[in-house]
Amino acid sequence: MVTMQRTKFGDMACSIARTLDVIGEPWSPLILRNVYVGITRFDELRQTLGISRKVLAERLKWLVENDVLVREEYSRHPPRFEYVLTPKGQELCDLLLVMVRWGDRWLAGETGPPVLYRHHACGEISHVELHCGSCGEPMRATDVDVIPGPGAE
Amino acid sequence: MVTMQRTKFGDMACSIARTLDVIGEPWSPLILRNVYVGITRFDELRQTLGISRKVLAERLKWLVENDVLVREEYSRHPPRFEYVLTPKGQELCDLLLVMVRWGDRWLAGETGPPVLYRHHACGEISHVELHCGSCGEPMRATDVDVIPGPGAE
DNA sequence: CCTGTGAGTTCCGTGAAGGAACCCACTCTA
DNA sequence: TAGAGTGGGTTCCTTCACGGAACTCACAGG
Repeated sequence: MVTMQRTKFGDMACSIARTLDVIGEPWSPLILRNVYVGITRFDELRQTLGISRKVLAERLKWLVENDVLVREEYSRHPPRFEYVLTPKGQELCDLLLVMVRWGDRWLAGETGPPVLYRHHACGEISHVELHCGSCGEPMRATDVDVIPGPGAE
Repeated sequence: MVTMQRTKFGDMACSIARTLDVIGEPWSPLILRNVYVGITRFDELRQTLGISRKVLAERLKWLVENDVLVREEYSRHPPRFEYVLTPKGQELCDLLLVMVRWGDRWLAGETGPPVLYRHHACGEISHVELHCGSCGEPMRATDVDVIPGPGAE
């Protein structure tokens, strides 16, 4: 078992806290981002991120334990490995798109966004918006009421 | 000025890294969540989160410096303060909804989600889905091509 | 045989997290 | 008017995780 941050959030009755328990430490989303764009090997990750070997090894082990990544051998003789997104990890990348959107809007400055995203369906350079899974209309944080669910404490 | 984690991400040409520079440390999203649901005072935050006064004070100062929260005096004599979301902070709460969605799907277990969200527009208990800002169709991490933008290094 | 490379592990010093104690302005109650 | 209580912090201290450098190991190529 790997330990992460000081205070463990996994036991809180809160999906945000539980999500943070998996990727709430600042390197993990960047690791995920790089794996998502095809940077999947240990040394590639280390060089592109500027992370220390030690911390990278810890994070990768944690993400594998939590079923976000899988470690796959792509060459025996010599033994070489890469890290691949699981379905659970793929869906986490959606979170990255929302982080990108916020960062582009509020932190990009005059030079504009460093990376653009072209939507396969329409071919346009675009960004994500949040819609309701039920009615399809826009659904922002200001558009909802928060009520206790079955897993409340 | 408050300093945050060891490695600063703000200078990277990456909107994810820049966003993480603001809220990439694990307590910040939980603080934001609580302010979002109306827990806005220092001691309320401290008690509900179980965070130390020291770290809470640091995080709040950081979030205020980064224009995510504002510190407002709601009573002079005695002097009392609350923390309120800015527009920039409101939009960050959208990120929380996406974290909730992922946590509900992958980490909630048999008891089900601890919190439910009712969409004002349709009145249904629902969740967010990501759609394209251009064509309105679903837009997931697997539905886009990543290409360099004007702010690339 | 020597060098190089991918993929880590080990060791060590510093700084942030977490906790406890302390502080200050102010109010309430006896 | 003395004493207790409360909100909103600050200071101090310990411990643990981060970041960096050095080391390891399996293998390949020249």
